[in-house]
Amino acid sequence: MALAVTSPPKGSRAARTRATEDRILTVALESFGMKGFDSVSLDDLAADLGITKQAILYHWSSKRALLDAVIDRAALELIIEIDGALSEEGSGLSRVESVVRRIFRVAMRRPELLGFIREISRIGGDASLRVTADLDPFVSRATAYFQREMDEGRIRRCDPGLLLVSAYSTVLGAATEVEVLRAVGIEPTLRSTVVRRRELLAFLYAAMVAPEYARTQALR
Amino acid sequence: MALAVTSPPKGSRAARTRATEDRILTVALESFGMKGFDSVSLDDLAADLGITKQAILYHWSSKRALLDAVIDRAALELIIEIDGALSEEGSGLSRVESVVRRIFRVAMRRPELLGFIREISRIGGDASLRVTADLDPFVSRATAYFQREMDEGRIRRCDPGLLLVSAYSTVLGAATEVEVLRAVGIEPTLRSTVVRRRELLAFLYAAMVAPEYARTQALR
DNA sequence: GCGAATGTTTACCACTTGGTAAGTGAAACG
DNA sequence: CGTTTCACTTACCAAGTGGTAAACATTCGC
Repeated sequence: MALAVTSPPKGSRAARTRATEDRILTVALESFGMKGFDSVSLDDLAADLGITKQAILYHWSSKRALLDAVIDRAALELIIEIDGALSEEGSGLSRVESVVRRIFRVAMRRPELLGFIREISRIGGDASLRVTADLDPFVSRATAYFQREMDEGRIRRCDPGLLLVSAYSTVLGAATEVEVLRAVGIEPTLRSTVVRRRELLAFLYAAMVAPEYARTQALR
Repeated sequence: MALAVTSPPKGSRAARTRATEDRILTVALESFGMKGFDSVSLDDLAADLGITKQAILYHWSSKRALLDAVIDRAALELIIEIDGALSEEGSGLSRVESVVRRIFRVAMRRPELLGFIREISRIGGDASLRVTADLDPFVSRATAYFQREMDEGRIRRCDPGLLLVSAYSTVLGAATEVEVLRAVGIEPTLRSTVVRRRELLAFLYAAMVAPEYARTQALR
């Protein structure tokens, strides 16, 4: 029971380095996602971590190299958070609903994660290519799922890629655009989030579901 | 006919200062919107303009003051671009369609404008308050419009503010998230944009229109 | 035409930026 | 137990940051 508590921490040296790099990546993801890559200096990061910036540069040779590592980390976490919902059982839009619920959960608990993805999109160039490549398996699964649902008449037939983009930006927007919500007079409280999610699900449901299928369902 | 052509330009002194400030605001809006506020230094701006950074600081006392001016400019331009569509005649969703068309037009021709709004949202604090205040009349008109349409049964009844957010983020996302589009295998060519806009309109139409109203319209 | 207001530049400053080089203390290893 | 490897720090650096002060040129009011 009585394990290490003080500053020289537990575990082998390799384990400790892994832990340090983990801490750096976590704090970097949070800062980059909330404030933007250029707005966060290595000194800022180091100060948050209680180390020196050279310690960061020991693990990654440059700020840019750190960014790449953070990208991989962010993509991994995003996939972990969301991908499971795609594997769940359930027909029709129930899986869409669980994906939306998960994204909302991420937006509430880890806003920096979605903010970071958006930041990377804006940076463009190699960074975008990297996150695109990292998320490719997830995107493939999602479009394949849409395609299948369309073939079986449960989702309105359209370009699955475009549908994914529409759904993505709708959910991401409703989940993250706090300032816009304020602009229309909605304070992002927990209660309003529940309402918002319900409204959004209705919005998505109406937009995606095939009319004929909706009618049969309504008759149940 | 033979008017001024060379460097000491035309117009009164007041007119020339106005023109200079105009140029600065234009370039600043473009740079801030595309690269982010912190990623653009006053020297960068000045270099783009062919002047020195102190010339900028003569017109605005600090970079932050310049940002405020750019915010006002961006809000003004956005309102000019879009607000007219709300005043147009036409019942039901035809006005929504014209708003969407205008936003798409803005997204294609002036991506920096939408990017800037998003950047400001992320900066938060006073900047967000300012853009929120600037856009408030527009938001009021839009929500009032939704409310009216709901009362008359042409739009599915729901919280007009949330509907506006959903529509806003959907359109903004589909119009600007170029990297995401690439991720799902859609190159943002002109042709694909037309397709995308059509798909998005179908998406929005399906999401917003009241089912009963859609049925009556379909019988026409 | 002349002094004053105005717009812009040159010169400069304190501070921050990402990054390098060399040193240090402790764990790992023979 | 010594020495070597590793994780990290202290000490720097050149380039860039937003911002100030003063010199300079142009145009306006008279």
